[in-house]
Amino acid sequence: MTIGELAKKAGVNVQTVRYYEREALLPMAHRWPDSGYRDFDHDALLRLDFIRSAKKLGFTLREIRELWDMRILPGESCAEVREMIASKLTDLDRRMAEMRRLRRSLVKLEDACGRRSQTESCPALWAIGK
Amino acid sequence: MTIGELAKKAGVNVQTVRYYEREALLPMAHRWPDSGYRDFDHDALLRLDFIRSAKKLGFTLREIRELWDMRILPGESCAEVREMIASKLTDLDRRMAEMRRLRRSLVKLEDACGRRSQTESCPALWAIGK
DNA sequence: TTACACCCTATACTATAGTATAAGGTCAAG
DNA sequence: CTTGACCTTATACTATAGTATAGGGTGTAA
Repeated sequence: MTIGELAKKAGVNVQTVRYYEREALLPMAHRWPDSGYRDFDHDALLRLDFIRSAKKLGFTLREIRELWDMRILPGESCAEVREMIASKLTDLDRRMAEMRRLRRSLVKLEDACGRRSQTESCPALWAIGK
Repeated sequence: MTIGELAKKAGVNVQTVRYYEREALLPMAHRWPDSGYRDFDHDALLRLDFIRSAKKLGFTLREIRELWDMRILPGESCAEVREMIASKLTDLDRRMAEMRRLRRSLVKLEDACGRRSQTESCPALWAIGK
């Protein structure tokens, strides 16, 4: 498979494939001896799918690389993986709590706007600077 | 007030103050004629507080600049401000829903790890690549 | 007077996740 | 044999929100 075919199948940009290879998210691709063109097999596609799935799960590229490195180690990698998942969960809960707080503040601001008098300028803006 | 004094009071870096001025989040500061040193008044501190508050509310620097520009316009800016708040709220709700989905997936992964047999390698990792 | 803390500008660098471009080589169809 | 689509590398650029550094000037205290 050429890089263009792979990229099309995986739904990413060719530059992105090269970028992933540079960043060690994909192994160095085999090359055709004459042209120097990269040659990919089905595994590369699976790996790109893995990357996409993990990205959807909120992992950064660095974390995805680490996850994969664990994956290719034998059995007891599970503990580390669970640790990473747990830390992602903690992180997520923190961010969600922050967002709920933020949401309440924004609703309050919106509300302040609704109750403003004709003469005063936007109360939300003044409320922000508190 | 020198830039260092202002930065200290506002709890930011001096470079950050210069950066904000460059990015028009702060007005161009007055200068001492001889030294060329910036000279800030209390308003600058209020403005930095405004920036910090708005940042906490999830606004980007660009949005904060826009909010401020609305603020210095007369009365009817309220509609635009409310629009910005509403769009932030929509955005927030979308992100929160996404996070809840993500959370469910992560818990499922964690769970898969808990139920693995001694012989197989980490099931969470294989589950990611689906 | 000299030391030191502070100020100035301009430029480069950080992280993240790519995208775009220049300059050149390859391959297949017509 | 030429055209066009594709490939190669290296480098630069995008956005966001700053931080760091080089090279120089200023202000104050002992």
